[in-house]
Amino acid sequence: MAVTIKDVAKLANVAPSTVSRVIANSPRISEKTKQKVREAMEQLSYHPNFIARSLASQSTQTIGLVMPSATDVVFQNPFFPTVLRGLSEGAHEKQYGLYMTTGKTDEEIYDGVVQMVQGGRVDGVVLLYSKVEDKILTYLQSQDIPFVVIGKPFKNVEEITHVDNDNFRATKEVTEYLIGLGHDHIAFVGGNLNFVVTIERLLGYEKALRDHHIPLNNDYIVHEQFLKEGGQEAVRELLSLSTPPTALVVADDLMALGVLNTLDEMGIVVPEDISIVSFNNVLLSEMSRPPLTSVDINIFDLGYEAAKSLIQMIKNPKEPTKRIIIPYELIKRYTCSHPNIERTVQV
Amino acid sequence: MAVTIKDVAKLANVAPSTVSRVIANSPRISEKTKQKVREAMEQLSYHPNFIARSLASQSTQTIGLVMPSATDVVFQNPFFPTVLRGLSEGAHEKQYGLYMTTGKTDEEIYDGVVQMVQGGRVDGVVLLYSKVEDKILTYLQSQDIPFVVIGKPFKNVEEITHVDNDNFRATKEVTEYLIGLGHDHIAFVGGNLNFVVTIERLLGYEKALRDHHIPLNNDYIVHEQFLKEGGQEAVRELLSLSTPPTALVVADDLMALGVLNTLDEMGIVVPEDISIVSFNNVLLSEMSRPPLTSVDINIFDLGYEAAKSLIQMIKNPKEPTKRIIIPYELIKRYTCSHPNIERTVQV
DNA sequence: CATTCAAATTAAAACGTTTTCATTTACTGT
DNA sequence: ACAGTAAATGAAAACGTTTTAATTTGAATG
Repeated sequence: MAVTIKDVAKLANVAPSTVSRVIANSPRISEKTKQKVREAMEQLSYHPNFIARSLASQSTQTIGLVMPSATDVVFQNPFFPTVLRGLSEGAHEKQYGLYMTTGKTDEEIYDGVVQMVQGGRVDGVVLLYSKVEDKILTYLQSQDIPFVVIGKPFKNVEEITHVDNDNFRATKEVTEYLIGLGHDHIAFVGGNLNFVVTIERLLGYEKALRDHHIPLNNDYIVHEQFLKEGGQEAVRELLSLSTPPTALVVADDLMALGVLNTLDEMGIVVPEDISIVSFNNVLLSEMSRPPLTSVDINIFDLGYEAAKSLIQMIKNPKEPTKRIIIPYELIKRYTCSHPNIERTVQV
Repeated sequence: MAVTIKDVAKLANVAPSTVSRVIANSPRISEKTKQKVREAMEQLSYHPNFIARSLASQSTQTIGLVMPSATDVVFQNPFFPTVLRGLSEGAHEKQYGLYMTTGKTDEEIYDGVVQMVQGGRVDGVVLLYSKVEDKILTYLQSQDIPFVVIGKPFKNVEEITHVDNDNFRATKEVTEYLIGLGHDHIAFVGGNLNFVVTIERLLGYEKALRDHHIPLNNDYIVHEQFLKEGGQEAVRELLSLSTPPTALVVADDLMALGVLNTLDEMGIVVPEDISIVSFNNVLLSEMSRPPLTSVDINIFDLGYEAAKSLIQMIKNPKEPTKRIIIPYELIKRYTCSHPNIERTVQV
């Protein structure tokens, strides 16, 4: 087997406990022996066994990641690599590792979470999504393990540390932007209503309309999967209406792409015939034709802050519950203009 | 602390070792006691401590994942979520977990790998990329830990288990497809030459030209980052040539998207003026305008098979080195046509 | 009714650390 | 020179399992 702390101790002529303390750089060890021990470690190219260390210290320095179902279309969204990057960076800075679990069914995922939590594989958990009735969230609350959710919890918002954008306000503003351009036939194309983010965005949209005394129209609210095909479906429904909308608030860039394509196929030109705003500002939103006006929600930061605050909670169990709101920003590109005006460019 | 194996043992009136064997479902325990113990476990809602188990059995049931630098543009490629999904599924099926490491610099990543390997955090490693001179690969070979690389190793191909596409042949075929359409001014737009996949594809491209007695032209070979901006750069270079190419072999969909956009901006129409084939067939390749003709390399399977064969190696250290080739398929969409012909559609 | 042998169970060592508590060592001030 | 004390180190327990080796049980055999 590999070289252990005992080997180092023997070579350096000290007790294993001393070696352990040198590793931890305890002030209780003299500089002289520290030096001696470090040399021994070097010489044997010793690396502490993480598992043993975890067992003894009852902490794994590992964060558990809970993803949505791998088969779920959401998983395909470029959102994930980006949060992951943020999470990874936040964790790495504090020397934490990342342990992942996914599964095909919700049941599989649930079991995975239970295993990693009860099995003591992780010190804390971040939930990478927020759903309406989530068994996993309930479970996490019942255990006393630190966790944070990315997105707004559906219930008990005050009791759950989470990092989120103000999706309500963002959507309200974005809708008002459209209204400001002169639109009053604005439709909302949302994703799966099981995700809280969809609800928040819908609410923001509705609020904007109400504030500006524009009547809500149920035909103008469509929900599809967070994906390309979803976008296509939505367009067909919307455009077959007697008074089709002149502007669209789309809940996700990927869907917006689908919308854009379908529109193009139908010979409808954006933004002259229809304006579009969407969310996330993922890489390809600037690569679409025309480039998408989209709300940048700072996905990376969502992950980064989640990791950071989870680690705080792990280190200090008394840490109060927090609600971290990541700023957003409307990136104006070329999918919005005044309604019914030919050849108008971005305002 | 949580409930341990001893608590269960006590309640069931047996020794801890018996409980352990019940968990492992050892045939050496009578059905009667198994029943008794299982009831006790149920009653206490016992969950084995994974860390302790790992320490005792010297195996973690965990696979380490090594990603390219998080800051590297490659990371943004939709390739990753998809391999991840494959990996996850392959691992999950055999009850393995996934441990991730990334970092901003190569040094950081290297340290992460050393930690997880020497620290005994993982039973095996999969390298999610293949670079030309890779310190990490060298390290992995020096340790005797099972590992597999996704992609073709640059050196010692025979000694390293890897799963890959036949990128050489794929690119050759694709180039021949273009030649078959009548093109003889075909350019190659590759990514970072540090990635072996780029080299393989370049080689395949060159081979096709040679086989068909089309002279190689260095001006027709451009290398950029695997990304949108890369695509734009490439187009500018290529089109400023005295005899610009009539067809492009692009090494990645994302780059191809960039190419498509730039072309569109310049008023050059695809496929009438220029044909394009690219690789990976990621989600958005069918959402581009026009939809991309792209080689589907079965990214998911790449990950899935990597996980599967790594687990085999872990379970059986005598497992021979393998080379697993995942099939590819050219998905013909609307970016290829005969050269110099107006309004021709897909052939 | 011993005796043998297989089957079932248990006690204890092992895995490689950290940490508590005890001990040794080296000074300080009288 | 000597108690007293602070600093440095060490011995051993603890973390929660698995596994080896030993022990008990019980049935089958002569």
